[in-house]
Amino acid sequence: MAFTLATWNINSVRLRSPIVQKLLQEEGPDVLCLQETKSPVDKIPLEDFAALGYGHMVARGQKGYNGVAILSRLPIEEVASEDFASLGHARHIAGRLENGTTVHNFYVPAGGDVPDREKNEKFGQKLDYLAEMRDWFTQNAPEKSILVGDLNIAPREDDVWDHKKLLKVVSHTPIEVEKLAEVQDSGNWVDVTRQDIPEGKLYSWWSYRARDWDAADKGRRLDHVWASKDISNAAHSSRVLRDARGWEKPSDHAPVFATFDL
DNA sequence: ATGGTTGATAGTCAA
Repeated sequence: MAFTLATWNINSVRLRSPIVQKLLQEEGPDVLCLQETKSPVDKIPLEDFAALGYGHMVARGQKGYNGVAILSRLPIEEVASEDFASLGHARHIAGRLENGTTVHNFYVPAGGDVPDREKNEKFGQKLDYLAEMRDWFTQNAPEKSILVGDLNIAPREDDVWDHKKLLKVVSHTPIEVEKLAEVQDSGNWVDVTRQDIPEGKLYSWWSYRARDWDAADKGRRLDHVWASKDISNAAHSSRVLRDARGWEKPSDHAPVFATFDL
């Protein structure tokens, strides 16, 4: 069975239900992982999505902030939901498809503005969150698993518009890149997006604050698709749907896709 | 060095 998966930080699933529907109709991923739904689970407009064939969902939510959901046209069963760093935030959910594939959907803390845990509690929480992800995947070695989400870190030089200018900017600091690498190593995860697109600048997020996001193109690759080693050779056709950043009332993130022959 | 925009929600906080 081949299935296509997409991950998208939607920045309010209720406000942006119209463009979620547009994505489902035009691109037809089998599984869509959303982050920053900013909604209690019972207020996610699932009926809008069910009408398009996406009647299955596992989700965690809270009022106003955070929130993760996996929409699927295939049956999916919840298998985990961890509160890493004990923040009391809805930032992780994992589901399993009937073919045995596990999908982890993460919204890693953004970390605030100052990359120093002494001066900025949020930065420390981000590093702690990553350390607990690492420890969890050390204890729970992933098999036949996919990890996606807004990891809020752009690890490579060509994942940002200017490596040198961003070295002290939260999302691209060396300590964050190191912590993310530890998570990746702990689960033997393969970066599927960069397996498929090994060369060149690649972004999934552009700030709302730019006058012209497209022309300035000051992007970062914050959204990721990883696969456990045992299924990494089944992955292909990765892409970022940059067009979606220019849709009506857009999210500041674009969806990232991958297809798996499993 | 600073401000730029957006969303949830009702004065700010978070991104």
